[in-house]
Amino acid sequence: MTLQNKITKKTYGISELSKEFDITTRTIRFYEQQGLISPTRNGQTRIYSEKDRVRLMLTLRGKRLGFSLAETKELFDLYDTTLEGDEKQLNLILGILSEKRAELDQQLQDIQRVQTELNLVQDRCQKALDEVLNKKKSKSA
Amino acid sequence: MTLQNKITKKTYGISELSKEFDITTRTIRFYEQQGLISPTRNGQTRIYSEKDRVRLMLTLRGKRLGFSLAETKELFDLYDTTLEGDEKQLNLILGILSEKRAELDQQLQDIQRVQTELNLVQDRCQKALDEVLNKKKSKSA
DNA sequence: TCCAAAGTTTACGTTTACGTAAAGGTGAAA
DNA sequence: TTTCACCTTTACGTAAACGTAAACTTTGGA
Repeated sequence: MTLQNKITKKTYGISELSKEFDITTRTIRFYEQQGLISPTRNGQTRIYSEKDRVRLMLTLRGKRLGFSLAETKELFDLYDTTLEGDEKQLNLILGILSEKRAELDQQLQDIQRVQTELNLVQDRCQKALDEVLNKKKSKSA
Repeated sequence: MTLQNKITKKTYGISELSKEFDITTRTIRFYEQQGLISPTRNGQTRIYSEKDRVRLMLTLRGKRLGFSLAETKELFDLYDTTLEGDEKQLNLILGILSEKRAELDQQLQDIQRVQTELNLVQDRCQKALDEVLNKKKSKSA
């Protein structure tokens, strides 16, 4: 790494990113092919900007939330066109945003419910375990 | 529906469930094939119990949270063996439960971040829209 | 100068979660 | 009795998200 790079590092290599996010280079190239990131080139080698890195991060976050790559790309595209959009475009975007918001609210509910269920299972499991241990104890006593 | 059914309804037909959850019968049969539900039969026709219905609900909830069918089945199986498990089994279950808990916590963080991002996009979008409308206004004035 | 590491493209393979059609059984109503 | 709606099994098809292998170029070191 050059000194210049240490100071004003703005670009990344493909394996660098793959290590940072623990994904394969294949995955990164696939995301590019799907239009999620747009690295420039140095010769034939891909150069990733900070924007690419952020988008990669957002894509992975979206995945954890069950967003498809197409959905994530849609959001990226909408974001990109926000500044140049006309009235119809902008209203469309606002609509989609409220849809996403509703999805997220649903997910929050889901998570809360699953968490309480996990609590029940854990209690049940802990009690069963306690019983087993008690039996052991009384045997050894 | 018979009177008896109205009072102590404990079973469901496949299309009844498919309508309630807005999924196809194919999906329900597929979940059975994957071991997620175990309806009894009346002749060759499937009869679903309340337990089946609940599991179907939980399966769909899991899907919304990005759980694979295999993962959901694993949780079901763990739950079923909780009452008869030995010490190792129970500790295994407790471990997996804490893993799931960690995943859910991660998801909560993800959701919060995406929500704040949606807020930013929405603001940006709203401002752009206001500008468009202001231009219209000044033109018509 | 020559090799190994890392990059590239192309393309076929794989898993998950169903869709979709084909071909047939079943019971109630007309 | 025939028709219709609903049920069944079997089985091939499909979209998404990569995995994996082949074959090739480029480049920084020994």
